[in-house]
Amino acid sequence: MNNRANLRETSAVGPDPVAVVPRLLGWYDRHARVLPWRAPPGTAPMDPYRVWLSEVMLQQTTVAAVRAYFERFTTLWPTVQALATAEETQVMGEWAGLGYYARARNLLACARQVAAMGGFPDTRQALAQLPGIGPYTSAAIAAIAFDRAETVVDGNVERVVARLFAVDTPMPAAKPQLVALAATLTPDRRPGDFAQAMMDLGATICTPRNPACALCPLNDLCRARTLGLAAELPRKSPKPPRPQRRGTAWLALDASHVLVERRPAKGLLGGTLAFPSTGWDGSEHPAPAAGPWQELGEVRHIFTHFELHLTVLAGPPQGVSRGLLLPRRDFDPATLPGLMRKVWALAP
DNA sequence: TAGACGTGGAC
DNA sequence: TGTCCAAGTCT
Repeated sequence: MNNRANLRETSAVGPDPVAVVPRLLGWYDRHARVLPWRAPPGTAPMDPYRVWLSEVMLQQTTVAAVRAYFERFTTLWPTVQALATAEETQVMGEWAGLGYYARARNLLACARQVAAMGGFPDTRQALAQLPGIGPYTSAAIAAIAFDRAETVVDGNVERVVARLFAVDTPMPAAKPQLVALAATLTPDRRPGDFAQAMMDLGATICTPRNPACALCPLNDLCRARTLGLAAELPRKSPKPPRPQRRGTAWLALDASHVLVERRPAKGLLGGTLAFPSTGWDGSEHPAPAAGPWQELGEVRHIFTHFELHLTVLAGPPQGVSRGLLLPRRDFDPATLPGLMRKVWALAP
């Protein structure tokens, strides 16, 4: 990745960082959203554990969805040392419903490494070696928790920069160019606040649809706005259609027990608790119990890359050939991923 | 490297 | 209902 070359590629004339940085920080001082994992603007950073935990939870996930999970995790495990001692099944259960479950397994693996190291490393490069921490999260933790002048680029920053510099290249091809342009803005002072200000601006003002340019502190510096292109950028290539898949799930239960299983650690819903089912790609699995089975209905669930229709069958938990027969008082549907909660909702 | 990987809210 | 998309990472 040659930032200089990427800079040369853009024909856009960008705004002067000398103008952008104080304007954006001034706006952030007045309008920063209050969040449980955020230190107020201009104050000492939040502890690295909370910064890390929130950044992992926020990967491809909305602030609204994360709040309750963040409160629950920090109550159960106030420090990275405490989290490091947790059981994986408990962490998976507490993560249930948040999605992208590889994050939960990486979270625990990362906590254990960090605890063994005696604490979080304080550079982007060292942070990026840890499980579940990639280019975005390593830069975010380094900037926000350790006051390092790293360039933090998430989807918000990509959008803000694409508009500020009127980058016309479609995503995702424009990414290297946007990173290089973002780097021209990163300040040496208050880099953490600057990163959060860019993201807040993207989340609240410079939104994907109907950007509120009239309220934007950078509106007179924004090349896309000058060109009347703000809402058009960044350009995106069209997405392929979502295929349909189907399968069957079995709800084997009576008044006292329910049959569940732990899904394989890797792959879709990896490591989560589930009801036994067929594969969802056409592969057949035998019923997990003797039956007889009665059809309860169908569950429809949209994943990122396919749409699933699951036929749900109910029957007695007798002649069980696979899974784990759980006493109903030990079964908490809140520890199920979203799809399986829908299946459970059909239970008699 | 492009595809796999969840979920729920907004429009 | 359909489509987009939200503080990405891993392989």
